[in-house]
Amino acid sequence: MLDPKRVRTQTEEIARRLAVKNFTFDQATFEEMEQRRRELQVRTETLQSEQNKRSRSIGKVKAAGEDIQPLLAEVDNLKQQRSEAEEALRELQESLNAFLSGLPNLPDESVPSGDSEDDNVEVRTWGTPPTFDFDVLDHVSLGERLKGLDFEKATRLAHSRFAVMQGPIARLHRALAQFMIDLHTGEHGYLETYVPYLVNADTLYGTGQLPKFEEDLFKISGDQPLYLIPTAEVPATNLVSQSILDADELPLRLVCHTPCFRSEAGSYGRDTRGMIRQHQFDKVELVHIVRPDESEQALEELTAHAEKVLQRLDLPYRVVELCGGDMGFSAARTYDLEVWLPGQNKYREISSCSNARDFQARRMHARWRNPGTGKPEPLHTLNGSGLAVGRALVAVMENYQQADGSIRVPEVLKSYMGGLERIQ
RNA sequence: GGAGAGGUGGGUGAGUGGCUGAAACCAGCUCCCUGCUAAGGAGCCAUACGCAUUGCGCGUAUCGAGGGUUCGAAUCCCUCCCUCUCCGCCA
Repeated sequence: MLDPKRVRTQTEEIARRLAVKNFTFDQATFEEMEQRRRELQVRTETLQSEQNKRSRSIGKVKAAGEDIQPLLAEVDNLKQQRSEAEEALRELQESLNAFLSGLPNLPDESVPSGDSEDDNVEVRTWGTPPTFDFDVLDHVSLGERLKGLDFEKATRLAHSRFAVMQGPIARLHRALAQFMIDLHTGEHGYLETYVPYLVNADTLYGTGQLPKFEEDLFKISGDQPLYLIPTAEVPATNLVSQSILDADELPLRLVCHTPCFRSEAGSYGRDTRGMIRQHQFDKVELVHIVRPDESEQALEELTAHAEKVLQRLDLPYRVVELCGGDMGFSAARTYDLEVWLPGQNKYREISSCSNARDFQARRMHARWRNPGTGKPEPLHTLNGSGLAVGRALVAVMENYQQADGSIRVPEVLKSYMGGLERIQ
């Protein structure tokens, strides 16, 4: 949620910045609602005040033995007006709130404009895409030949866009997650965190998935209205919701390994082959909760931590800064990490690192007590994949493939694979 | 799932209809006293929103959540949520 005060006072500016995200801000509607809200609120509070005043005096008048009938009549009249005003105010505040919570976060001034991923800006590259003196296979062919990946069985068990993994491939998948967690806790100072995989609507509202993107989520049936998490960002970031943190508790750095569930509505026909786009996938997620003046720096650090995973795995990648049109709802700034996939002969997203600034904190009421002002103020939140485990598996399989269809185990994963050198 | 007890400010904890947005204590902050330390004294110390703004401010809402009774609710009634204890069941 944007700061309502700011939306009110800098309306032009807000509209201009949101346009970078290809979002049209309906200024006329907003200003009209805002003006009515003001009138109704003043009227409601005045009536409340009058009624309170009279009610308080009734006790005294009664104690003095005087007639309270005239006061009762006045209060009765006020009550009528008050409840009408209250009702109108409540309705308006609801629509105003819906309007405001539907506004995406402001992109940073530095965010490049553009409509799609084609307009993202390459920031840097690392490593060199490998060359092969044989015809490369993609992870599907490699996995099926090694009897480690089975998409047909998964479809029979569940639906399309699911996978079954077995044997050393399944272990490699697990090894990747373990390696990532160990790296982030051991070298980058993250706190390992385990969270619920089902969350309620408030939690999803807090990080910005609701109310606008419900169709992307899996909602469970049953007594409790719960949703499968689309990313650990949701529960992990919401750990600080509804709270006021002391300055010395910051920054918080959390690492969280969970499955993620996405309906992938609207992506029919995209990446239908293989593990790139699944309804269920594992991800190691990094979350930072920081003081506002440290969030720019935190985004650089978080991105570097995600990059370190690819570097240790010796996987070539590039970093791109997302353009306005490709950014998420809650982000002010986003770096994507794209890993080289020989099977597709291109870079594909494997991590997305975003600074949400105070946008999520406002929605979830996460604050810190600023020693400078003594006041509770919204925190800044950041999140990034460190990394998507399924896609990391794809990248390792394709980049480490050998002419005979076997897969070399990356050096850093050998200890997690019981010393195995090669999957064949 | 069954029985019982509870949910009040950063913490502990008073408060069964108006003088309570909330006693007291602890923690924290400011000042005074003091050679240092320790002790002592005075004051401040919830959040959100609105109005006003030169300045002091004023108002509304909030005592788990929602609804109800009443001129008036932390306090009475209803529903729900959560926590604790015991029993049952269970990975």
